[in-house]
Amino acid sequence: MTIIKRLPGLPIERALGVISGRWKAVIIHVLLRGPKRTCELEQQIPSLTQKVLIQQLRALEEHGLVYRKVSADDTRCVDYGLTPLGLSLEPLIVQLQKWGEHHAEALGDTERLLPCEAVVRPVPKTAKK
Amino acid sequence: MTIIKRLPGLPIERALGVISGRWKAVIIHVLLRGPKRTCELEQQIPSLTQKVLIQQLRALEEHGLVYRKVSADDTRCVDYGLTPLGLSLEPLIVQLQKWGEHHAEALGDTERLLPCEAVVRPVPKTAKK
DNA sequence: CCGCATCCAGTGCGATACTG
DNA sequence: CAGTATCGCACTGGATGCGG
Repeated sequence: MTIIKRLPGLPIERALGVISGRWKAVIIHVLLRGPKRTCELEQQIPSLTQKVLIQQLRALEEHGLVYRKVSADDTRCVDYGLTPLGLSLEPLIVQLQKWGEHHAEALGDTERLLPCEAVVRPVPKTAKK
Repeated sequence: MTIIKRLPGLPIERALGVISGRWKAVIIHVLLRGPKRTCELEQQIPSLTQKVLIQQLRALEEHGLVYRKVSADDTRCVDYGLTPLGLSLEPLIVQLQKWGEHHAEALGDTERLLPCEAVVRPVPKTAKK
């Protein structure tokens, strides 16, 4: 495993490398609203396995966007939140979102657009062609 | 094949889906400096196979970011360029780049940073751990 | 509740060779 | 020059089950 961070030298690719991953953007988006504990994240993004969630969080952590903190009182609880570096992503996230909408409009593909709050994704899964 | 564009409903993911791909960002970055023909692209991004190049271009075309035009005089030449939609990506690209640099600095990882003109990538390949 | 270990399918992309 | 066809590998991420 160990999502080693051999990030590309080109800044653009580096940035993309950090935030691309099936769920990273979504997770960041959720965390922008404040720290969450694992189970909360799981609930807010139903169609996401625990394993993958942790996996993505680890990657984000490794890249310095997310911190992980074990709850002081209950050792079994863990909080995840954005580091300053993670927070600095906000404008980018916003712009990505805007452009995504723009793109959908330009292609007359707006019906499929989901409100960005609808983190709930009904599992597209084997939805191809 | 046929890179069907089952793009996600969430705008952020949609945007990411469109520009993520091993070489897409780089290609767009190059095309921002004006239309190019296939062989030019090949030269400017040495560590990129022709097959993959075409592949990525097709995807971009399918998503409306790139147009493809057969040269009027010489049928064997083809031009690729950004559509208005593709051009509308510029600010995003710029911001991605900036953030990438910011990220590298924050992690004290600047030595590996390449100038964004250095589209030439010496093939990191199996460069892990 | 949190996280890890396995297993496994899909696929992105690189190498190479061939066609018009 | 532009594009296609094949093959192969490595990686991502989904399902499931175990352990602290």
